[in-house]
Amino acid sequence: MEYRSEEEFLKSYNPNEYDRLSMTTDILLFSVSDLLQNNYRKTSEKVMSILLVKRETYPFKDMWCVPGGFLKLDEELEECPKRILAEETNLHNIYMEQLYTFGAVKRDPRMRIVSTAYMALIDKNDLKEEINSRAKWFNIQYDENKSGAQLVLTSDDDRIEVQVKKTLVEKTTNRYKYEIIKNDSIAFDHAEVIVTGLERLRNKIEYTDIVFNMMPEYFTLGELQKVYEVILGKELLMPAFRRVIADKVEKTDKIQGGGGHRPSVLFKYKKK
Amino acid sequence: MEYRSEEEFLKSYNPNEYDRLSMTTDILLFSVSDLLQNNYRKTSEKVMSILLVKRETYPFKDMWCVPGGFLKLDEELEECPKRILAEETNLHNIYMEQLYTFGAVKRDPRMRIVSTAYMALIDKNDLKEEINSRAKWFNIQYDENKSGAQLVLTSDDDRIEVQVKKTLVEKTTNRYKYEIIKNDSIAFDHAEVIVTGLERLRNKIEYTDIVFNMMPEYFTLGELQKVYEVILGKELLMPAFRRVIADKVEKTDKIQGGGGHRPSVLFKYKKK
DNA sequence: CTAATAGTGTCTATTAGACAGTATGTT
DNA sequence: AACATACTGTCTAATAGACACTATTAG
Repeated sequence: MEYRSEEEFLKSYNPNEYDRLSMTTDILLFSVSDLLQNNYRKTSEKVMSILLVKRETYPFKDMWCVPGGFLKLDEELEECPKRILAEETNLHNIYMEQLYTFGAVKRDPRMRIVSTAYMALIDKNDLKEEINSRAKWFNIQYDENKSGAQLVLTSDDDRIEVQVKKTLVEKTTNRYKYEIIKNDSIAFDHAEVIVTGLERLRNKIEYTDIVFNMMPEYFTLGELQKVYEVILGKELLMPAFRRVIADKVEKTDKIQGGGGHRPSVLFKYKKK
Repeated sequence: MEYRSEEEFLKSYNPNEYDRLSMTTDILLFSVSDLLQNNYRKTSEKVMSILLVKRETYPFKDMWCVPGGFLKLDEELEECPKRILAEETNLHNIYMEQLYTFGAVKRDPRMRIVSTAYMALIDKNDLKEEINSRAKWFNIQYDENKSGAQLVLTSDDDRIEVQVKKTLVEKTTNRYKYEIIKNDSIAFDHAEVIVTGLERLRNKIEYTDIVFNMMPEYFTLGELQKVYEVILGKELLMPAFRRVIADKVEKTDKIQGGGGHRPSVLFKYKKK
């Protein structure tokens, strides 16, 4: 059939001409929180944490997953994760970036659903926002080993353990395939999504200022270093660390005392 | 309604419960090709090039776009760009990575279509593969300036010029919004997709070995440097360049002569 | 010989790693 | 006083930038 103009074509267009499917967006909400400490003098250790939601309905009933939901036809793609996160946590205007689009045919047992995952970051003050009763914060422990990695998520009374096998699939850019070889409690492909997010964050902290989205307005350099360390999974040397971040932060006239030791100057993120 | 098991739930599941839309994948196929030179002694200059396809039907009839097509319900997401590229170019087993998912509500005038863009790279030998008659290689000239960037795509008898306004939308990770302020010949949001791909490639060449996907098996270090230069849009110093790539390449016993000057040793990519 | 690129040597400047040393709060 | 962290100084090692120099071919 021939059309004389785009308008004419669009008027007679049949939207069922091509396969149709549903899309969702899933949100990895990461933060770094303080572990309780028994020694009043020691500064509290830090852990990464992630918000998970317990599924109330099939499929994967009673398992844990990352917050997510269906994209509406009249909703901009990036608005979808924002809306869902606001529904679950009451958080607005927080850092968010598109992570990856997962589209395996069998990733959802109901039907074909492609999902675009987003990564969101908040600082530990935002952590106190009221969250949906089905949602819970889990501490993350992510250790890489020779054959893959182990992901352990813990909450007060829940412990989720996932074994991941990493296979190098592309040598020039070091791209890995993650196969989940043990997982009883995480729904869909969300274990893979979480691992993808953790690795992205670990990479990006090295060459961007992304970490400041996980920091409160005022922070000490000691805290900042601890956040780097917990995300990178390794310890850093203080003088080298301070040299590198020196031009990203700005000294303030505020001071944080109270620990049984020399008080620390509070810094701010410098936007230059 | 209550279900006793996941099977029972799935049996009565109605796939129309949520909004349904179509998905496409678009492929940025980049390469670096030689410009013709009149001086027999000078080595040929290089340019980046991209494969575009002329649209034969509405919408955007007669405009140029990146190769793409609809995702089938039973097709893995990454298989879709591979299939489409094979249809258009007869290329198989080439480097491809997921770039970004574009999902603006109005990006396609027909209906809601979300598209996942992939970036593919080939070396200049693959460039000679037979391509679909609607497809054509365009040379890329991409210059950034204070307020944005200019993208000029040229082929034998076609010249496409796009003005892009870049606005910093996120300071910690230097994320920009690209607004196309002048474009008469590129369909859909593909100008934005191309710019996103160019910037991704420019970033990734710095911290990965991605460039070797654009090189033939044997190459001289001079050629390799020229490819870096054309992608980065700046000149590099030879000794520094050679130091940096020294442990990524492997000397062979082959030699390339024929230019009116000292012949050059051919190298291979070293996978370590 | 000449134009043009190939390839090396080296000096300097900058950045990163390591560790020692000093400073100062709370209990 | 002592613990624990805050913060600085400095020596060394590694990496990056700049430029000068030598080598080698086709015509």
